[in-house]
Amino acid sequence: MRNEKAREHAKAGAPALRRHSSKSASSRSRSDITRTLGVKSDITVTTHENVYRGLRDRILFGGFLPGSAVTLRGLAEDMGVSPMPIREAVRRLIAERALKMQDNRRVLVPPMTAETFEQIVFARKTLEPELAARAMDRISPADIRKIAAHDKAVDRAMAMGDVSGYMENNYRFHFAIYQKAGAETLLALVESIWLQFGPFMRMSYNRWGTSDLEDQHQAAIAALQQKDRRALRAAIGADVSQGMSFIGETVLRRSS
Amino acid sequence: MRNEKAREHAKAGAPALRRHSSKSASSRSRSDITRTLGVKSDITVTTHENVYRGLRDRILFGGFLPGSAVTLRGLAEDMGVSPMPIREAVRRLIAERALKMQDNRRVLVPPMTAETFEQIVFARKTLEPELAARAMDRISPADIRKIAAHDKAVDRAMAMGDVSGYMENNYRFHFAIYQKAGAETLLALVESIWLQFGPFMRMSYNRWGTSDLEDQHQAAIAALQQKDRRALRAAIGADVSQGMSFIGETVLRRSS
DNA sequence: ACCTTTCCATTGTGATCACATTATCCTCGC
DNA sequence: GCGAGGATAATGTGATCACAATGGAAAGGT
Repeated sequence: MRNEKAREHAKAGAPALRRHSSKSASSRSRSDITRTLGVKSDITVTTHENVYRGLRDRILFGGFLPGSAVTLRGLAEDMGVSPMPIREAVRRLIAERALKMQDNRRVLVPPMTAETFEQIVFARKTLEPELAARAMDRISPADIRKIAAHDKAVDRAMAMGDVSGYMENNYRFHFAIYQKAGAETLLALVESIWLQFGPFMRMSYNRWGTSDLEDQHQAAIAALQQKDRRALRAAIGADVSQGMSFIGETVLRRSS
Repeated sequence: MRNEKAREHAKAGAPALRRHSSKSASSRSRSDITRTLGVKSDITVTTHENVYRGLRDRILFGGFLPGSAVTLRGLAEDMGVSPMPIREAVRRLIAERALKMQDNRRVLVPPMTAETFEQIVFARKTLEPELAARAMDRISPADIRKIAAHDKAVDRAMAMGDVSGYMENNYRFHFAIYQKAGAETLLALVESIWLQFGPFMRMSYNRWGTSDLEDQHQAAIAALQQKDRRALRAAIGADVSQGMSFIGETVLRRSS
């Protein structure tokens, strides 16, 4: 099968050439990444790619708060690389609307507005049930077990009040399903959407906690087992609604 | 009003510093661009931005054919700038899925597959009628006149067999409507989608001509005038269906 | 005290160089 | 002739430097 990208490529940074910051480089471990598609991940790819994934995970799993500034040299220092791969990764994330460059040319994690929020909800409710429905026939029992495992991890994290863990596993739960649809084009739209509400999700959970969270994951898993497409659509739709209304509480109070 | 980005900034290229290719620089005139949002456009922005717009227009209006290779240094030579702003523009377009980097690290205009095509149709039929519906209440009689003018230009181009002119004005017709929705987040999704089928559209028209094209623009304009939201949704949906089924003819024959 | 002005640190941008990898073409052996 | 192998050109990537614009702080004047 092998959907795409199974590159080898050694490269990655010409260690003898680095004469700038030192800083011991790799604080970013590049395990636990996995990426959107189920690629097994073997050898290092480009520095830019690693930087991109690192930033992406931070945004998606709560490493950044909305409104926080992002500087090229700052990130370069943090990650122990030259500003160049940072520039490309940031440019990419700006294109995906995960970051925003304001007129000042300052880059920041975009704040949320009620209008943007409403559009995100619409897009999610439109696209995610569709992706799930398309995925259903391609999901094997083994896949369902993996999906259920993600859900378990979500519950664990929720019980422990581990916000990042919750966000990460919730993401994995959803995308383990969607990814199976084999619909890269639609998947890319949804990924962009998630990148846009990620930081805000964290903010919301910071304020309200994860304890009184409900989700429809169990209903979705049941629907997958019974191959009930209508029920699956409904479960995903309801899950999106619940999750977003929870987050929406925060949006509607203050507009940053 | 001023939706966003009304930068001034002089800059743009430090003319005394250029000691590489000469080539007399600006073959790209940067009039006739207008950009997505209705910004009036006054002063020069960054070189990267100009390069981006240039490439974007080429993709959207038929300047590239699917599968054609794109090299950084090649484009830099063409546009008379250093490879640097090209890199950023290309990276951005890759993120928007307008270009694709294959495992070779070669950049090309992505080929179309039947699967991708189907997803594009779904996304368009889902999002574009919604955008039009949201825009309706914000569209003034003056706006309708402008929209109708774009439609006229479409007809003219069609009659003359001017494929690029057709594509450009068709784009303007649609986005003049959508842009009025004030839904940037959804608009960005649709823009990304258009970038993905642009090159293929050109290919299709090259093969079949523009003469036997029908559209639902008149129906959409009528619906706007009567403020009939249901009819507007239907007209946009039908227009998408017609246009895409025409393009689909080409997709289904050969898979490149 | 408060507002203005000047100065300096910081930021993103563009250019250029060095390098590893990949593609392309040419040549040589059979 | 024709295919394998090696030299050569071309490509994306990362690093580094120079520069203009911006932001913020310190100093000055009223």
